[in-house]
Amino acid sequence: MTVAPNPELEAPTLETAKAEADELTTRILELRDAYYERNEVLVDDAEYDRMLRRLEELEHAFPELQGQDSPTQTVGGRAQTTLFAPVPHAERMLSLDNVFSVEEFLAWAERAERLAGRSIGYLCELKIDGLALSLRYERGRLTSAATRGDGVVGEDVTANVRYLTGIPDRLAGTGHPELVEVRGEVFFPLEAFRELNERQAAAGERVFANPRNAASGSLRQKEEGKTDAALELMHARLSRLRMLVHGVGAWPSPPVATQSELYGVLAAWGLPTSTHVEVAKTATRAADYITHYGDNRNSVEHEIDGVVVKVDELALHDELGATSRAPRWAIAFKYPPEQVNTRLLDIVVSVGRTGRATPFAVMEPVHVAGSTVRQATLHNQDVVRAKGVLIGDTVVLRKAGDVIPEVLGPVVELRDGTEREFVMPAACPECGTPLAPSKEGDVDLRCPNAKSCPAQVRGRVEHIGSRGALDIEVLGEVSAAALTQPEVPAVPPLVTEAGLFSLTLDDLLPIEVVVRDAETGLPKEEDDGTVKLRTPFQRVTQEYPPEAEGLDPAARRRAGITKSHRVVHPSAAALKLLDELEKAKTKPLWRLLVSLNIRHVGPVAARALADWFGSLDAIRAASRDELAAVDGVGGIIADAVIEWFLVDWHLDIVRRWADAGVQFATPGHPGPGQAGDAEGVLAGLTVVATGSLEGFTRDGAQEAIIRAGGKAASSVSKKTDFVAAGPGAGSKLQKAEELGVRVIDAAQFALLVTEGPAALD
DNA sequence: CACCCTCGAGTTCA
DNA sequence: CTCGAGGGTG
Repeated sequence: MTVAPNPELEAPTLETAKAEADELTTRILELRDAYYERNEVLVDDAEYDRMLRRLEELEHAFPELQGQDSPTQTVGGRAQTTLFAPVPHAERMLSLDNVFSVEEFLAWAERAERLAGRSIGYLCELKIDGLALSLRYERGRLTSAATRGDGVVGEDVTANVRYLTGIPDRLAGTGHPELVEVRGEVFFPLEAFRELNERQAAAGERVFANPRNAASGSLRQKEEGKTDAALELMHARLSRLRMLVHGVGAWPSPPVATQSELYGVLAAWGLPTSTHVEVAKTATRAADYITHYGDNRNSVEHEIDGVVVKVDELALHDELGATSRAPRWAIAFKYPPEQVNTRLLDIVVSVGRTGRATPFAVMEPVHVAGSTVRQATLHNQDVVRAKGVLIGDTVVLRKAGDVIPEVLGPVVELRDGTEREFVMPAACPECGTPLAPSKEGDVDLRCPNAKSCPAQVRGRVEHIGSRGALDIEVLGEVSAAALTQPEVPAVPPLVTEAGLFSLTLDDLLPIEVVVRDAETGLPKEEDDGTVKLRTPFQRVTQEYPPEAEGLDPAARRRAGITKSHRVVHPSAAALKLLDELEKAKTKPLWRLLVSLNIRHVGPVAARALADWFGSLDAIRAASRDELAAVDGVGGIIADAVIEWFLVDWHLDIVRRWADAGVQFATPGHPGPGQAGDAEGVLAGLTVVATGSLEGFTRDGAQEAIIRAGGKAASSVSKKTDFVAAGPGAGSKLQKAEELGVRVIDAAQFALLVTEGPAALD
């Protein structure tokens, strides 16, 4: 990665400024060319804007650098003349200046208010990540539709635009102007985009990197030379596109005083306007709008890359005027990009607790949507092939649902020939056992060495400690690794999970683990070149012998006690772990079942089995049919349970845990199938909890639902009776609103689980 | 047998 | 959170 010279530290001379400006100009024009001619995004928006701004800065400092054809003086790219006919816009389509922080936005507003000489009302709307389009209506009839092009001349896409849903051929109402250009944004709704890509992938066609590319690609399709079937497909695709309008051109004096009223006129004409538009009385309120949608970016049906804030009063638009490139009465606030480019350094294979070998991407650390990402899963070798990424590629990275990093694909243009293909290893990277599919024809490869593959043992031990299983504090990734793969002693305290509940302080104290660098994952070294080690379960202090207790330094010297000596104590973590293990021995049966790592048996299936049978012995004694008769358990899970009990070392786990005092039975359970049906205020009701509910932890909310006799589901469907949503609720809340499921807040939820649904009204 | 609803598994970072 | 796949229902 190259670091740009910091302008604050180094004042450029005319000469260095010219060199830098030339380089920036070349690069920006290249990028524009790629974007507008080939519909490709080589760098993310923020990077592009940074380059453009730096060029502006330089031109500001050295006006002599600013030529006629500087990218700062032109908008967008050249109109594409090869494919679509050029259409001149009656009024120029300007782009907007950008700000990247609330501070910058407020500074912009302050300047506008100073120029206006009074306070201003602002119209706030979402900046759709789509394609700018201008619709030309003459006496109410749609005569042409054009892309932005270079702002002066666009491309004629009228024929395609007629297939879009929601764009009237003839405006509603009367009294339309002789000529008006309606400006807006065309986009692929996220849902439709996902479906489109699924179909493209299924048909072996290339998938689109993002909805904007899909929108642009769809609008630029040509009818010529297509078969009837292909034509139908093209029209179907166009009909999935949507447009939202947000302005007019070539209409000198609209009969309204504000931008918001103008939107009312457009809506009355039957044009689609956004439902997310708000008028803010002050700049601070506008800033609230910006932060609100920054936190809820994915609550909208289309991708948004920011917010556009416009001065609401139209009279002020003329007063504030425009630069050659952008109006002064509007500003675009850009959110940090959700998609960035970074380098794919390597593809490494990890082995999980079930033995599945999963390739993941190791990348140059990069900031995306609020955090630094260096890894992302690639699922399996088919996915690696489907994405077409090579080691060494520059790849497009995004956060799916704003959380999970996902590699979208390579930037093929930036390859230099040194990239190499990923080859799935034939053997387990941790234990060397040859990998094989568990079933004939399975894509996933597994390490068959379940009993002693270090990765699998570590994974299983970690799983036992996880919240969905025995919920043992301290026993997480780090401790699990320390117990199963320490540097010292040579024979680890845990060879399998069978010994977990027989661990003693003497087992824990000697453990030494390798200290690894957080960034590289490589072992750290001491100054003398040896590997740096740490003792997680012991704490060493320097102490004087007991007889020196209470003596001051001079007295100690007189008594001849000069040296302190090392005393080894158990660390807090060691004591906590043993205490937690002790408590875990009597946790509910379903938690123990989950801890056994039986395939397909997670918290829900385990609860069903535990409630029905009441003890592990009863489950073990049950036949396949008896198991499958339990609600929520079918043939496959029944088989998995039966097969699990046929393996010697599995039985060894049960035996040794029981010997150590683990209770594999629900006290007072009357026997298989004898427990009565769940009763309680929520009997027969399904409730989903999402977001952070005040007064409940995530698991606590689930627990409360079950304790009240209700069903705690993990996703929202028609069968859901209530969705309890707190701050931070995402797609589930949206789904609930779509399906018309009743949504309640934390306070109502607390009432619901104690008093029942009747208490809500 | 074809759906829809769920669950389980893998996964990232502060 | 998303994916694939099991379970159950019409």
